[in-house]
Amino acid sequence: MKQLFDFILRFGNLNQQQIDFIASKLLVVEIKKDDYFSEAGKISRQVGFITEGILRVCYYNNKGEEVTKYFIEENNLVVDLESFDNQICSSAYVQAVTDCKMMVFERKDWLELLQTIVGWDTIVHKIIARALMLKVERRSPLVSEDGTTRYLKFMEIYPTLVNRVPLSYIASYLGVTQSSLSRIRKNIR
Amino acid sequence: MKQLFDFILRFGNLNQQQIDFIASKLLVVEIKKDDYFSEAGKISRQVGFITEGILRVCYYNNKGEEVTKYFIEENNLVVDLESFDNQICSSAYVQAVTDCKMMVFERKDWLELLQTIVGWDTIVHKIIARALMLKVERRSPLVSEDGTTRYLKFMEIYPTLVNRVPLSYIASYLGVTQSSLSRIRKNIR
DNA sequence: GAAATCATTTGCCATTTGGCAAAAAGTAAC
DNA sequence: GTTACTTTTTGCCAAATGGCAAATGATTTC
Repeated sequence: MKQLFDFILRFGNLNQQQIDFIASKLLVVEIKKDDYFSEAGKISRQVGFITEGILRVCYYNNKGEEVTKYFIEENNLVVDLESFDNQICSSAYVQAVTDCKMMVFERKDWLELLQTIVGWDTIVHKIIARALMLKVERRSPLVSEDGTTRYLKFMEIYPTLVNRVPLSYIASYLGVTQSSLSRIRKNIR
Repeated sequence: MKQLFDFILRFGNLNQQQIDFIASKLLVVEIKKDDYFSEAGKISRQVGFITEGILRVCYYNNKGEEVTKYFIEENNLVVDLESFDNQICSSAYVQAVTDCKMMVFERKDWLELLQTIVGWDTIVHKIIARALMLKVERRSPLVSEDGTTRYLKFMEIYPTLVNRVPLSYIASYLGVTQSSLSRIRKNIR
């Protein structure tokens, strides 16, 4: 709980009453490794916050290959924005890479918070804008680099993930084959 | 002018008085091909809207190569968010790929609008969130594709750009060399 | 702890892409 | 129209990556 509010309060201020009200809407959820937080083809109805564990967002490209779009670490919000905001089917899976502990808002509670708490929308917008910018900043440079450089950058960005995420997920995030990544790792050591 | 408000009003409603007030802050600016709208190392102080022409955002990677991060077309907002919001030096250049006509808000006017017009911040947040999501959606899939597929996707996303943007910019956007892109084009014809 | 299952590494070779330099095509300036 | 300059194409070869399958290593299950 503290983790979540430490996170939120970095983006704006709330008084104790507001914090309590937000807290009253929170659900504690555990997700087992490989289970889904949300799925392609379904409509997203929750906003989550990871207190422990790693999630990833992935989809299947037109060759049927699984592509990992990005990883989400502890102390970050998780929401399939496009689907949640517009109540349309999602095109991506959000999957637990490790066992996860999360705090979750149901959509109706989330909307109530937005209408009730003055300034909540501003905080949320800041959080979301920052998350989206980070995504762009992280993924974009990969395009212009070779496999080895991509992997080195991956380790800079996600230093705590390397040993907790299967090689296959990292490979699909970096856009190289599993065997290439395995060779890249060998060369680096 | 109409173009701009058509764009804005797709994200929320404004009354005539509000529209007039916004309009009163607008400056018309022309930028010549190859000139910069904003530059790395400087602090961004403007929000722009392209009524005619194409811009691109680019930077120099650690090998000194110029990388095009993305293109911005007519009828889109242009702002170096990180720099504009936090008044820190930018790390990217925003450059005119063709001669451009733009409408521009100075930072102080922009902030005044945010404080004065009820609901303006919500509209702005929606515009920005959408633009950021589009960036992620467009750039992210490139990572997992080969050069030819990247180019085909580029043409889908930016059908009107192919003939207005030099090969070298497209190549650096796609993360392939100029000669590779030239060969890719040959193979496709 | 043996068998089954899953993840990673490796070998072999084909394909793609890069690096470099020269040629060709296209543009602009006089 | 000739010259100078820029952009794009091409050839040649080297390096990086992919595809496939087998081998090895790690983990789980009974």
